Amino acid sequence: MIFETNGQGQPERILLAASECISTRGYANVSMRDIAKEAGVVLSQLNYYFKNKEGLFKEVVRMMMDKYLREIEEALKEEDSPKERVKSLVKYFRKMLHYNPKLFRLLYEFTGLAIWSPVFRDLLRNLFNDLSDMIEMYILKNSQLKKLKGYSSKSLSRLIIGSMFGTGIQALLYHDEELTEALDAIQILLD
Amino acid sequence: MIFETNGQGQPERILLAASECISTRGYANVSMRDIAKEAGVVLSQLNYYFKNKEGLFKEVVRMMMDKYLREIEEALKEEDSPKERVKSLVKYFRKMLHYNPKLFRLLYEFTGLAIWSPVFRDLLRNLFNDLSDMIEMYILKNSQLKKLKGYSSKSLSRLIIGSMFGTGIQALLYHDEELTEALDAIQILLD
DNA sequence: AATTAAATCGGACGTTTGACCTAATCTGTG
DNA sequence: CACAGATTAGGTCAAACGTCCGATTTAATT
Repeated sequence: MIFETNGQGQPERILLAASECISTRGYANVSMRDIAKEAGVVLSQLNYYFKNKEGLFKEVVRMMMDKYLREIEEALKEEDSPKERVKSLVKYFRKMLHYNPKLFRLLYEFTGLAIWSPVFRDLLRNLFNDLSDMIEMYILKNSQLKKLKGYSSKSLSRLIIGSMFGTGIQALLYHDEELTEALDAIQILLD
Repeated sequence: MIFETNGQGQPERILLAASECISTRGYANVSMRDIAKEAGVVLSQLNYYFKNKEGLFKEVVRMMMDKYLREIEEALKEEDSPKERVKSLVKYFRKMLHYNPKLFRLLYEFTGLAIWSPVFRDLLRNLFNDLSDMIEMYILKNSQLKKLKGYSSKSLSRLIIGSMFGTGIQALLYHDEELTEALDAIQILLD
């Protein structure tokens, strides 16, 4: 299960089913009917609760964002020094790719969607913004130098996010999470 | 235009139109009819030359791979030292994102496709393998140390590719190629 | 018991899709 | 000219899609 299930109301079951479907078969290959069947619910219930397809998936994106932001902040504030925090971040990401790759697949699918749909673009921008701010705050802020080796903390945070995203998709492509050990090298940035 | 047009045969026009459509409207939002119209060709011609949708897009992927590999190798062998070559690679990538973002969008779309389709997965794996080999060969091979700072050249090449891919998608999402200046920081890896 | 609102259901609607297919026309080469 | 390959025109087909609607059931309120 990608998300922990607190409530067992009908809307929650549908949201769970939707994220499950997308993350295992891909957004393009999933229909409203598939989701309804997965949720054990009749098709029209999806429109009843979420109006339309876009409305449904907007909610799924929000769930995904919450989970990412919560877990990553948790990983970051577990340590004290910038270097340890990067290590913790990388460790979280690698674990996630290993134990819950569906969560990353969800991110990739919706990011792809965001390229073409203004609605999802706004949502995904918020996610990346929040992640960037978090990395700046926890890793790069109280660093002795405002600029590390001549690069702004904004640039460095974007590079760290990009590294995780880019190695993540490679790991997915090869079904080989070992590949993400490449991420350990990102610590060099803080040497 | 994404690709330079040498021949003006019917198959080439179709391939061009296909890549144009996908890179401007997204794979999910493009039909065979759209491509035919864009190419100024009748629908049945698409099946005549490429059998089916998958066959057509396989060829588009091959075109894309060729272009990436050719251009990147060109950028790499323009310089001599590892550090200069990384700089050249980053410079190429940023230019591409600025002047030909469609090419990157193509890469993103097909990578997303590759997650779910074995056919495209094989193709994309080859692309990433070739890129990785190229970076190892031109940047990390003749480096004085077999392992740089304890990391294998395989890991480092995957990290470099991942950084480019991951910052590229962010730049796309924000319509802001300035964001890719973050990539300059990747040179720190070779300090 | 009567009334109202929410929830659930089954089915239909109109559209689009990829894949075929046939017949007619064009084009260049032998 | 004749012929074969290329191209166009148009249509058909079954399947899948998102959306919508009327009817029915369930729950809550009066």
